[in-house]
Formats: sequence, structure tokens, C-alpha cells
Amino acid sequence: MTDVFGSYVRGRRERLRASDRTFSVRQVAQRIGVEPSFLSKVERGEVPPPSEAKIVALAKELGEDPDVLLALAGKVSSDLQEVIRKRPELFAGLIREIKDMPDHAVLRLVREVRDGNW
Amino acid sequence: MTDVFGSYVRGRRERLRASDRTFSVRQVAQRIGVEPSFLSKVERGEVPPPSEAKIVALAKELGEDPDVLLALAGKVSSDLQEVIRKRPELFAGLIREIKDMPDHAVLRLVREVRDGNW
DNA sequence: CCGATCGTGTACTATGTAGTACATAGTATG
DNA sequence: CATACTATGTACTACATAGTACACGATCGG
Repeated sequence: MTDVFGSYVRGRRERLRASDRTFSVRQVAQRIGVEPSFLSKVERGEVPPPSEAKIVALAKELGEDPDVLLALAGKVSSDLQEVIRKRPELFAGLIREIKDMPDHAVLRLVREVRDGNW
Repeated sequence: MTDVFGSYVRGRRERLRASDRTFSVRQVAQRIGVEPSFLSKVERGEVPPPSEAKIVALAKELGEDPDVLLALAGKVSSDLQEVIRKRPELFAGLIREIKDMPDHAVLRLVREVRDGNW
């Protein structure tokens, strides 16, 4: 899997660092609440991605979509999981129904729902 | 949480056993590939629910919906998770949009999609 | 009544998860 | 050029996950 998560984080962090020196491994690590050595290892793929909470904190720090970062880490937000767990037939059915639809179709669905034809 | 998973499984298995003696702890355990003592402990909530694979096998054995049994175990099917992970913005957005809709509305959505207005 | 089958208790294990703590070596800047 | 910050390597830890192995006493059916 060539560690897509770590490289992505490193890339984003270094881009930010170019214009803001506080985006060092040390300082970012401190802000998200882990040891610098740990973040370093995560970014180099020496260890698997951290816990959901740390990933969400990292997403916030990097200005990224938490769901995307979690996806790169091979995870799904626990609050989304809870939605499914509460009504499994319903949501499992829905997701299986639309899982192969192209992006634009799913997007249309989302908009349709949001814009109150429901 | 008073172990909803274990009690549910025990209930289903015992109901089946009433009319089919092969639904003993031992025999079901063997069919799903675990030790009898382990299934016994699972059913009594002495240990947490087993892995996804064993739960799915158990659902099949008991004639239950795997998604429901997984939900009772506090899990979400890994293939559903994969759908979300592949297009996180899209699916996270959709789920968050409809998460509070009443059952009938979600159901209408599912049907609408399935019956090809999309 | 006895052998087969049943459920369960006890003890143990292997692997994964999610990190910390500290030392060391490189880099940059004032 | 020194000192302060940087990244990284090494070693360790605590807890969770997902079970197995085996023995024991109860029970049921022919």
C-alpha cells in the first residue's frame, strides 16, 4: 500500500510549513497531542496511522476533511458508523443500492435531499 | 449495555433448537468454526462479540440479517466501510444529510433509487 | 443405566493497537 | 560558531482482540 496516509500527511504538513514555521513535526505533534517521534514514524509509514481522535485533530490542524484523512487511514468515522448501527437494514440497504452509482448521480441525490424535496 | 448481542444470539439459537437438535452450542460452534466454550461465553456476554467473519457465519447459520447482527455487536460490515472509504466526501455527506430522516423517508429514498428514477 | 452429548469453567496465548520516553544526530540562524 | 530547534532511532509498555485447549459435571436418550 506504499503508505498513502503518511506521505499525504507529510506532504500537506510540509506545504504548510513553507509559509509557517510552526508546522514542524514537533509542534504539530504537540498540538495534536502525541510525541514527535510518533508523528515522525506515522508520516514515514513506519507505524500504522494513529487513532481516530488523533487523525481528526490532525485533519483540523492541516485544514483537511476529516472523513478523507480517515479514509486514507483505512477508517470510517465512528459517528457515521453509529448512524448505520442504529438502523442497519435501512442504511446498509441504501448504501448497497447506490454504491456503484457514479459520483454525479450520488451528488445529485445529496442535493435533491438537501434542497428539501424530502 | 447488558449484552444485547449474546442474549439475542442465544435466543435465536434456542428457538431454532426447539425444532432442530443440531442447534446446540457445540454443533453451531463447530459449524461457524469456533470452540464451544467460546460460543458459550459469547452468548452469555462473558467475552465481547467475535470477529466480523464469525458473526457473519453465525448470521447465516441463524437465518438472520448479517448487518443487524453486526450492529448488535457494535460493528459495521467491512464492505460497507469500504464503500465509504472509497468516496468519503460523497458518502459521508450523504449519510450526514439523511441521518435524522425518519425511516419511511429513507425507505422511500431507497425505493426511488432502486426503481430507476436515477 | 450408561454412554454420548451437552454446557461451562479455568488457564493460557498470539497478535495487534496505540502509543511514551529518551537519546542522538543533523540543520539553520542570529 | 554556538545554541537552539529539528527529525529520527531505539527500547519499552499497557491494553485490547480473538480466540484455543482441555477438563469437569450435568443431562438425555435408547
